[in-house]
Amino acid sequence: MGKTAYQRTSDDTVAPRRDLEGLVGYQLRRVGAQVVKELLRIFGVVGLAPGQFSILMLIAEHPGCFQMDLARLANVDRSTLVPMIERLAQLKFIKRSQSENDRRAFHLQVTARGRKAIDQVMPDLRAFEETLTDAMSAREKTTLLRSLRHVEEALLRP
Amino acid sequence: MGKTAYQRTSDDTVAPRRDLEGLVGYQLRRVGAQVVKELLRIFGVVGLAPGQFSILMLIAEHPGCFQMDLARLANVDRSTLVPMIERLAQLKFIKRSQSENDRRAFHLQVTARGRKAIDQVMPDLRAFEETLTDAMSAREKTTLLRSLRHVEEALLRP
DNA sequence: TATTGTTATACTCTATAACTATA
DNA sequence: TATAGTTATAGAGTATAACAATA
Repeated sequence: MGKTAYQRTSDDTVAPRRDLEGLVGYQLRRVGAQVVKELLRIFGVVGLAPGQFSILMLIAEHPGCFQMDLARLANVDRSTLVPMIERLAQLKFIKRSQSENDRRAFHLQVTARGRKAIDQVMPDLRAFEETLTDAMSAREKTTLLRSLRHVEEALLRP
Repeated sequence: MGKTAYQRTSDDTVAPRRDLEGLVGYQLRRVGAQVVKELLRIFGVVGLAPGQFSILMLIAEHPGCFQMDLARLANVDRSTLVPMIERLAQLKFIKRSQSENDRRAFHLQVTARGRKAIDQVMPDLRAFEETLTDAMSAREKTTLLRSLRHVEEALLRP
């Protein structure tokens, strides 16, 4: 295979080899974007978008955490969290309580109502999961999850 | 394992099991979002965002296609494509030529300038790829790509 | 009537920079 | 000086609905 990866088709146009199919990063973006559309539908039932639900789960896993903790855990800027936290608080899925040690910060916790929303959505999330993986063996699924973890670690490495 | 997946921590707050880690769809969204950030940097060198580059590649792979073809190939609404196509035309990475059979539609083709942009970006894209997969064996990488294809097929199934 | 592409509009996710209050 | 959170702003990607031109 030569150095130029394209076949000339006319004076000003070219056709490349279809060589993006073998790129993990590129495919992850494509698949991730399609997944988001389904998650929008699933989480929409309780009034949340995928990112908002993701933050709700992080708070549930780290009760009493601060927004700065979430920024680190989700690897997003702290300003990105403001409208998400606001939305969750508006729906009363979380509660904020001012820290006694540091009056700039607020402890975050999932409320009973927030837990209900999670419980309500989880069956659909699991059903979606089965749709995604029903052509895979249990072993293939385990391997996929391990590979995704490897990729995520590589992305977070400085 | 009982039916309730949570341990009560106080009157109004709960802590769930960390059971999203085993969900392929959820992890794909997380990883996909992180990948996009890197792709923004990589494609930004030639003035494109990840979605715009993705459409440029599709046009390169399907010279002469119409916007409706791209909507089907990328699985997005036709209105989503309008600003992307406009951006690519603005940078002279593609050219539009009115179809002689159907004067509503425009054939799309990548220009020499567009090809240069692709060539310029590809080495960085491949380097990013190696970062993502350097903790994987060749076999694991192949398996991951196959799994992603399975997932994508499941997502596009009606 | 149906289709191609556009416009208007809206929402989510992301960021940077500047700000307030507090440490 | 540094940090927690907010505000203002911007860009990207997604959609729905209504429209014009054409089939």
